[in-house]
Amino acid sequence: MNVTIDDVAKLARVSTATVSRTINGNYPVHESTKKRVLKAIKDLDYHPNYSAIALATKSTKSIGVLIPGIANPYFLKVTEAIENTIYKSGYIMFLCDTKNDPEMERYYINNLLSRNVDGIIVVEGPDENHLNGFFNKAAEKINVVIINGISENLNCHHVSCDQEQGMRDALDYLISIGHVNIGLLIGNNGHSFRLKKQFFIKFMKQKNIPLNKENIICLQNENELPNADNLSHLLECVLNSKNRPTAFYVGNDLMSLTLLEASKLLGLSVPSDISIIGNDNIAFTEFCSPKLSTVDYKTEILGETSAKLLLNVIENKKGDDKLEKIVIKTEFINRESCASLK
Amino acid sequence: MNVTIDDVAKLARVSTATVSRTINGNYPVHESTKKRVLKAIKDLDYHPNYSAIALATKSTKSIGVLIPGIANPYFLKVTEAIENTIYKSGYIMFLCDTKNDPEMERYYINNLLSRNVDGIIVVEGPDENHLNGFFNKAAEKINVVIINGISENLNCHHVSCDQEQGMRDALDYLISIGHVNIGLLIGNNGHSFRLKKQFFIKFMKQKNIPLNKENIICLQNENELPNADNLSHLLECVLNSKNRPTAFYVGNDLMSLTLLEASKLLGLSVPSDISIIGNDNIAFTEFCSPKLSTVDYKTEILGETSAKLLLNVIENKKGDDKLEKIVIKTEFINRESCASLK
DNA sequence: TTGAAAGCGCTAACAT
DNA sequence: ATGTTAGCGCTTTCAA
Repeated sequence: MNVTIDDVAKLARVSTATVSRTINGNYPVHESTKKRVLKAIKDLDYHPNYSAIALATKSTKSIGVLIPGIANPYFLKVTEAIENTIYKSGYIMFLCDTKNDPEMERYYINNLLSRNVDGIIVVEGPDENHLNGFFNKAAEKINVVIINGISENLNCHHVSCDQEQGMRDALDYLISIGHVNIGLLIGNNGHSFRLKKQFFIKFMKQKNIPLNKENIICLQNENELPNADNLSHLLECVLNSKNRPTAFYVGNDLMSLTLLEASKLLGLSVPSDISIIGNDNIAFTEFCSPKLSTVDYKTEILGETSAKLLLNVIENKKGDDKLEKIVIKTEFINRESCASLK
Repeated sequence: MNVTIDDVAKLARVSTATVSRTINGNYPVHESTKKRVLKAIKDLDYHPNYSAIALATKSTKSIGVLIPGIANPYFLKVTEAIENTIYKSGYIMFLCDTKNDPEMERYYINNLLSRNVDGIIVVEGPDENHLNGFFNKAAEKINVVIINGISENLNCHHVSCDQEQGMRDALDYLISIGHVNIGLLIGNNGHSFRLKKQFFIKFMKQKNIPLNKENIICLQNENELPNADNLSHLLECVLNSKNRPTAFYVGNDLMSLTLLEASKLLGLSVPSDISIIGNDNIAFTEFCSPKLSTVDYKTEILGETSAKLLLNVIENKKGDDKLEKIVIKTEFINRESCASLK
């Protein structure tokens, strides 16, 4: 069997309580006995059993992170930032891939609840569990931080990117270099895309540019690399059309990449035939050709902020129940995928 | 407080044992009482406490996955495949980023041990803990599967790619199209790179090609995207040299990318000035320009095989202690980054 | 400053 | 088929 706190206590000739106290440093222990205990711990190579601690204290020093897909580098940059900040505090992370499926999301949250994680971070994801109150119910039992989800009527802490700001800069830029016939390419799932669509419509109205509904296209699987389905969908419903947009704003960089590939397939050149501005600033955008202009979502700050917020909430749950809503600035990064029409 | 098995038992007018039995289905329970229990569970929205189960059974339905860096898509493709296979069996995964640091590796393994995970998968990583016996010691306490690590004197289960095969095909191809002055670009950490170096030397000897030691270059941070440090190191020690190789075999695709960028910086064109064959077949290689030739490491099969192996071992630990060593085939994929010298 | 002991929520051996 | 109960390994209150 494994070595337990009893073994340590026996070897050090103290009670288990004293061992616990010297480990946790939460009650006074005499220097000399502390030394004996520490030596026993070392001699026996004792490692405390987290399951027992969890049972006794309700704390597991672990959190759950839900992402819609491992294939999208954007989610993983956020995850990386989260990992980098929590491990310093001794926390460890369950990574859960929900595949953008609301039911999987519920499954994992219930699972994590059963596992007594100290908190949960939900990175984007589908709307359903926002709207049906599931997240709010979960938040009654556990600390949850939502990244870029619906924040209205939400009882969870919330960190989001300023979606309008970067997008406005990007669209302003497109217009400033002469584009009028602008398309919007978004995904089917999630709050972010809905926000972008709303803003796009609002923006075009503000600029008095008549909106061509056909210029707004939805891809089914927004978190996938370019593939036959997405490409053919794009080819059919947009790039072949007579009134093809001269520029596209694209809701995430994986889809920018798909659009880039689709253009190549059609023999269209980016940016001279078609300009592209993406979203997220995943690493790839800097190394493809042309380098993609994009809106940087500050993934590192996003992940770090969320993790710090969660840790704060966990360690200070003295019943001060104020909800945090943090907004991160975004930044339009202009690289090589936009050409002037003038 | 949370609802416990006692609450369920009380409501269903049975003992906790009966509740436990109907949940786990490991002992007979009468249909009618089973129904009562199930109803009580539903009515109370009862979720069993994993910490308590873990304490009582030593099983947590969780595994730990160690990777050297979240930034390398190759590791995440493996991770994704692992997740996809374990979640179907009700398992969940701690993701641990060791940053290629042996001490972090030990920290996480000890941590996971304390948490009573049912098994651990180590994806690549540094050599130190192979050589100093740390992994072997860990394997006495828990099931561990190593991916692409040192397999000599190893008491852990082991899944690896056939490193020589794909590389031989690649090098054969380079020679077949006229290259003789071939360089090798590898990373500093890990068994895979050492294997590649050994094989490279052996191969050149077989082909009677004199080996220029300067053609073997090591990058410090092999799991990073192209950055100033790596680029300048490359520029200095290779591409500027008079006797610059006409082709490179590169130990991973992140470094292929770095090499590609470095070439661009020097105004060299790939493949006409310099041919590149990478390793791993990360998604990027298919969408950059030129599309990179590479050796496919079958990440999906690799991850899935490892996960299935681990689950098997976990669920059948009837003391049959035979160590599994599985080798996965690799495949040279020729795309656009090699040019003939003839 | 230290020890004794109850309790965290579950499982499984034993008894019926 | 079901109930009783002794743990699993730790924390923490109460007493000393």
